[in-house]
Formats: sequence, C-alpha cells, structure tokens
Amino acid sequence: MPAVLVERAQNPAHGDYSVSLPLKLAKTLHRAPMAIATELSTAMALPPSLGRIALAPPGFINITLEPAWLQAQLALIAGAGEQWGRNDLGGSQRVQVEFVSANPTGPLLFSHARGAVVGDVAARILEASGFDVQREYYLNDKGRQIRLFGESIQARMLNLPIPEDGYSGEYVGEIAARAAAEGISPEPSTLSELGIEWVQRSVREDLARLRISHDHLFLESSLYAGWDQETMRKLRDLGRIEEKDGAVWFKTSGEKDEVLIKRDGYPTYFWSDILYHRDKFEKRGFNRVVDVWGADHQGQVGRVKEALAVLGIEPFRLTVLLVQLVSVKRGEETVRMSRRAGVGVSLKEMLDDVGPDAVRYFFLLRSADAQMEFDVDLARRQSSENPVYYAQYAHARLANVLTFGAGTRAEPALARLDSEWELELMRVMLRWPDVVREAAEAIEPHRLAFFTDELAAAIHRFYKNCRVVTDDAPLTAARLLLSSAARLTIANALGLMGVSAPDRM
RNA sequence: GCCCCCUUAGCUCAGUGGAUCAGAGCGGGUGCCUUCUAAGCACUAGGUCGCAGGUUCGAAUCCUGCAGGGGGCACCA
Repeated sequence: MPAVLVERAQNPAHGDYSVSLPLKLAKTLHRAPMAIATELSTAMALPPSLGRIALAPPGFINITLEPAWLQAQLALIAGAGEQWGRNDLGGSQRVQVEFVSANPTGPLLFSHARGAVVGDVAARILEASGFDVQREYYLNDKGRQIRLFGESIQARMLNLPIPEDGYSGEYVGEIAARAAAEGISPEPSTLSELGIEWVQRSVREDLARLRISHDHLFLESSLYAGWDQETMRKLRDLGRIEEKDGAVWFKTSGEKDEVLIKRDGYPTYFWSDILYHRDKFEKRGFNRVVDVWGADHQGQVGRVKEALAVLGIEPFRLTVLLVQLVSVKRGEETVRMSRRAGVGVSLKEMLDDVGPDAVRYFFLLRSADAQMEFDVDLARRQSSENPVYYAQYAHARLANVLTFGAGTRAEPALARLDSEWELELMRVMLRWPDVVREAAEAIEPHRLAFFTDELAAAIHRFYKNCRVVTDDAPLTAARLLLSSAARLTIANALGLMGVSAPDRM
C-alpha cells in the first residue's frame, strides 16, 4: 500500500492538491486507474465549502480549494502572529544542533559562515517545529594544534622562528603583543590559553554580527576527565579494542581498524568524536543530534556512526549536514576557500562588505550539499538586482500600505478578493506551514529562501495590480486584511532565516 | 584503487517518480511611474536536464556503467 496520499499539485492549473494513489494502486488491484479514482473520490467526502474534486486522466484526483475558504483563512493567519507557520512535529523532543566548532586557533573565515548560517537556521526551523533545541559550540581546547598555537605565539614574543606547521597570521602577533604588555610569561600552555580566549572573543563578535549565538560551549578537554576511561572500558568489554604498535585501535567491522590513541599518547579526533557523541546521547540524553560539518570531514561520518552503533546508539539519531565549499567571486576573480591551503576571506571582511542580511540570504539560496559561488558584487549592490532586497522590499511595501490605510473602518468584503493576484497570494502564503514542516523533516534550510522568493513575487504582483487603499472602504478593509496576513507571513519567513524585515526602505 | 557531493538556459542555481515541469535569479532585449515605496510589474531565452543503457503505463527525478569538476580515504586536523 503506497503511503503518500495527498500531495501538492505540481501545476496550479490542476488545483491545489493532487492524489495519485489510483495510479499507484492500479497494478496491484488490476483495475483501471480512472475507475479507482472515481470510487476513491466519492469516498473522500470533501466538504463542499472547502474545495471541489475533479478527476483527470490518467488517474489523478485533484482538489481545488474554494475561494471562500481561502478568504476565510486570512483573519486566522493575521491573528496567529508569530505562531503562524509553526507546527508540533518535534513533540518537545530534545535535539542538539552543533555548528561552527572551528579550531580556536584563528578568526573565522567566510567559509565557516556557511555552516554557521545553515546550523543556526536548522535550529530555528526545528524550534518552529516543536523541538526543544540546544545550539552547541564545540571547542577543541586540547591537542597538537593547540600546542602549536601556543608555540607560535611564544615564537612571536621571543622573536624566534615560527615552528613548522605553526600559525603565522597577523593576529598571532597581536596576541603576542598583548601577552607581552600584560607581562605574561612566555609559556606555550599559558599563551595558548590566552590565544584561545582572544580567538573566541573574535569568533563571538563575528557570530553576533551574523545574529548567531550558542546556548552551550562544550570543551573537548572535559571528555578526558574519566569519560574516556569509562568508554574505553566499555569498548574493551565489547571486544573492540586492540593494542598494537604502541597505539590503541578501534576494531571496525570493515577492512582497516582506526587508531584511537596514538603512539605519542595524544588521542585522535576520532576518539574525541566517539566520546563527544556518546556524551551527547547517553550523558545528556538528546533524542536527536544534528552536526554541521565541512564537506572535507565527510569521511568521518561513517565511522562515527559505526562507533555509535557499537555503543548501542542507533545511528539514525545522528544527522550530519555536510556543507560544501564556498568560493568567492569578486569581479572576474574567483577565490576558492581552502582551509588546507590557508587561503580565504575572513568573515569579518565580508560582513563589513555586504552585511549580515546578504550573507545569510545568499547562503540560504543554495542547498548545503552543493558547492556554491558567492557573488560579492551582487550581494553588495544596494539595488534591485539583489535578491535580498526583493524580499525585504515586499515586506516594506506592505508595512507601508498598512500604515497608510490604518484609519479604515469597515467590514472587510472578503468575497471581493477574487482576482487572480489576490487568490494566488493567498495560495502561496497558505503553503507556509507545510514549508516549515518539510524543511524540518528534511533539515533543509534553503527551502525557506526559495519559498520567500516566491512569496515576495506574489506580493509584488498583488501590490502592482490591486490598489489597496481606495474610497471603497469594504474592499479596502479586505485588502488590508490580505496585506496584513501576507506581511506577517513574509516577516515570519525572513525571521526564521534570521534576515531582517524592515518596515521602510 | 575505494567512498561522498556536484554536472539543468550565457552565468549562479532550484526542482529527485507523475499529468503542458524543462524552472528561478542575474546578464541581454522591449514596454510600464498624475493615485498606497519603479529596491517594482509585464513581455522577451528555444537548454538532447553530462553521456550510454536499464526499471516503469510514465524518469531531470530510481538502478547500472562511463566521462568531467570538487572533497575525502593518515598514529593530519
């Protein structure tokens, strides 16, 4: 028995909803699809006030919503306020979204911002869908990179050569200068602490400008206060641990095993990942966890999930969003961001250049799993070509007209909202709750941006073709109600994306 | 060699089983401001949806193979 019963009609000419079940049942029932459609449609007993049913070959049942029903929704939408579009998919399940989590050895690059925006909006979507969400930042505050970071600062303080694979950015000099000014002794461990503090402040500032903040900071070092030994014992009991060549290995079910603790005594990132994720599920009891990682970490997904399975945690509870690379296009020049190569544009620079709204909206106009090119010249333009302004302008126009018509006192003549533009606008905005729910189910933030763009188009067409404030008070009142519902819808959509919805532009 | 993502209009990208679905934005072309913001609207693009097979009543959408781009496959992070 096919599961999907009612879906959105793909073509507006076919109505609002479409049922293709007859086509799916035809084979198993050995009956003509149209005959099944006829039978099903009579059994559906759709209230006539809601919509009407039509059959279409080769076996579709189409449902078209009645204008009166659409019109009656406006007051409900306008009255729902911030609740409009929210759903209860999550049923208060606890879900953690972990994102950004870059090594604390340097300021954020623009490429980090993509994951930051995707993670933040994923969190917002899940919140709007009834999940109890925690935003977590994971801080790698131990390990080789941290030691190198401290040594690099020390080298700058003492005018020594920077160690091999060390950090050479300008900010390292700034940190060294500050340490010197405060009379801090040039010990690498002290200096790395100071450096992390400095970097974290910079990261928080950049993220704040992007309207992102986390609920919880998790220190990697906290995993090594007993939890590591406890987990190691458990894996040992499960027969998954082997000591070989001076290192500690995790025995996988596949060809090659994985090192957990290196010969030099340092843990691998894999080991930290295991401890960290076990902590999330077992110690802190999250029902689900969403991690936002760069695409270059793709290879770790499988082995982390395998380790979770070994520890008795169903792997499906962990969703890893792999965010693909970003390149930055300025004029004719394209810069590919690469962490390895150490080239890249800083987030701060881009925020200064194009502002948070454009950064957020542009990232959301691409699905996370597609590599993207960020067109700086387009994002920077304070004019019509810029998609951000298109959506914000739709909101500003409605806000303006609502102010302009605020004195209207009349019973809205809802039935007169019957032009193609008015009905189209109602149909688009009524999709909003489905968009939120589907974005939550798929964890695909970009769906919000594509919906917003469609909604903005419907708003602009309505505005162009239907004068709102006129001498005709009942019609004016009706159109103001429509404007109010539409303004609320696009405000909520922009709000879920963390993009501002200005009243004036 | 193996694994993951991508390959759709000049450019950047949506759409991942359904019926005029071959789309949007940008760029290019042409119209539209005496009335609530023209940061807008209306027309205008002929792209074998990388290629070849397969499954299906039906494939951009699923399967297989191949090609191209990117990312992984370390006792690196």
